[in-house]
Amino acid sequence: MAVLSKDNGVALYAQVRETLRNRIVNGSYQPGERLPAEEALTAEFGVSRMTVRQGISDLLDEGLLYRKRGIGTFVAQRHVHRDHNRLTTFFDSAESESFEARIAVLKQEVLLSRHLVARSLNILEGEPVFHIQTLRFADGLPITLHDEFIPYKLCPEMLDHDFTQVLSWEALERCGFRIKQAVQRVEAIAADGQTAKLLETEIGAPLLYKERTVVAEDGTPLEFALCYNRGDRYSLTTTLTR
Amino acid sequence: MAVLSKDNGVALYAQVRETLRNRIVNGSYQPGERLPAEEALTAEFGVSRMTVRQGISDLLDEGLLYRKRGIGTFVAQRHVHRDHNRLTTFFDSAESESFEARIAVLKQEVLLSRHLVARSLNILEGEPVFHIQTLRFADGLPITLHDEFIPYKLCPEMLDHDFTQVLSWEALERCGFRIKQAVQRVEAIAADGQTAKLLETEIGAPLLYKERTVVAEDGTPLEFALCYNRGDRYSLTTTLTR
DNA sequence: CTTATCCGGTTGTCTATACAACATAATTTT
DNA sequence: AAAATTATGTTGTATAGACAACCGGATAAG
Repeated sequence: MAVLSKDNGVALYAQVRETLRNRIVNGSYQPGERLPAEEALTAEFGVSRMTVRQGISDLLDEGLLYRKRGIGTFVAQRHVHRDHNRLTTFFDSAESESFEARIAVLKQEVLLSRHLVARSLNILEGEPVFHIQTLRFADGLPITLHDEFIPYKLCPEMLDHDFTQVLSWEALERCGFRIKQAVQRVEAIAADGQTAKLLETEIGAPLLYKERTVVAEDGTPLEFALCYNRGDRYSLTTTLTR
Repeated sequence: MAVLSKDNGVALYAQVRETLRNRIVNGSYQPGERLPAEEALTAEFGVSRMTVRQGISDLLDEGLLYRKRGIGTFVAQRHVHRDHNRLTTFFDSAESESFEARIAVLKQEVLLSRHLVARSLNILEGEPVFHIQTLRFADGLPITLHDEFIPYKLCPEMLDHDFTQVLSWEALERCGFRIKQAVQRVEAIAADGQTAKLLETEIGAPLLYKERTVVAEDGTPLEFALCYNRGDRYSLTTTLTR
């Protein structure tokens, strides 16, 4: 029997969601098993059916549950249900994949945008942008050369930041922007001389090249980045849905 | 003034959603503009507030709209709002990116699974699997070498398929499986002799290597695939969310 | 003038209820 | 025995209303 707290500031549907999530991850509800019907959950939690549905809805999106109309709600098999399409920082991944992260700042400057950068940031050619070039190390080995562009007008105080510790995103959030999503395109390219040297690899070595545009809640482009990742040390996982 | 049809089989909230979507794409609602409040939409469409909310909710997920509590619902800037995390077939992408698609079947056999394949499909080592190896051409040029593995027991009638025309997914759906999502991991590797020859490129050329596991609604792995994509002719776009 | 309070508008959460659509199993009819 | 019908349980859609939380601006108090 579950007890929900009425006044701890957490919405009831969120409490329902987390209670169900716990039961799934700790095995009270086994993969493939049918959950109690909405009516039963309604009775158990002492909330209305719509509230139960709202809680379940989130778990459906996560792929932890699936439903069959007229049949029931079921726990999905363990195999996948991970959402790999979350926007994370280099330090975040370092923590979840447990490697030691270090960032070296190679360049930190203001320059005038052109072609690709201007177009991606949806600004006029010639508008000033920050350019931050960093080299990123995992467990002491270089894995990514990172070129990042941010419109100057968005966040002028960006200049006095130590980008070895504070990421540009935090700076952007301090300027009042809420980062919402990013679109990135990856392809495989061969390392040129300059890049190979920085990444301590051979000319022609395969690199995972990534272009990423980060946008705010309202769709304004906040950042455009080019990443050259060492192919032998970097992989990218995504989840696709039908 | 919008008129919703009560009995055309389309849910009211879906009609609300599509009506709003149209107004956004055709510019009746401009980027950045505030939508009429839920109350107003309720009145206009002649449906209840929860129905309006359900319709809006989908557009929020798509990033077409965003909300600020206490303020309103707004149209996002045009820039991004495309969901690139949809599971599509080779022929689907051919249509949307308008290139001519052709598939050559190199191998079509049943073999015994081991290591990576067995683990990815969540079956025992030694269980039989279909192996379908294809070479895929865009506008006549080879771009992808595709190795695909499907547990034999899922769909024995898979043997008599012409995989130049019918994709394995259609076969799986005919066997009653509903493909739900896929997890894929990409990295950049160098082409070996065999692969280089098939893809008509040089040994050592950068390839975008992709491992993909496709799972059904209930989380059962249906297919595991290895794709070797020519780096200079293939790129992959994904959308990440905070 | 500045600060504090109030007010109206908006989205967020929640309730209680009703009927539709669908799937399975049991029952009845043929 | 087979087919059609009915019954029952489940999720899907929709309603009408209520109050909470939040924001911004207007108003009042200092």
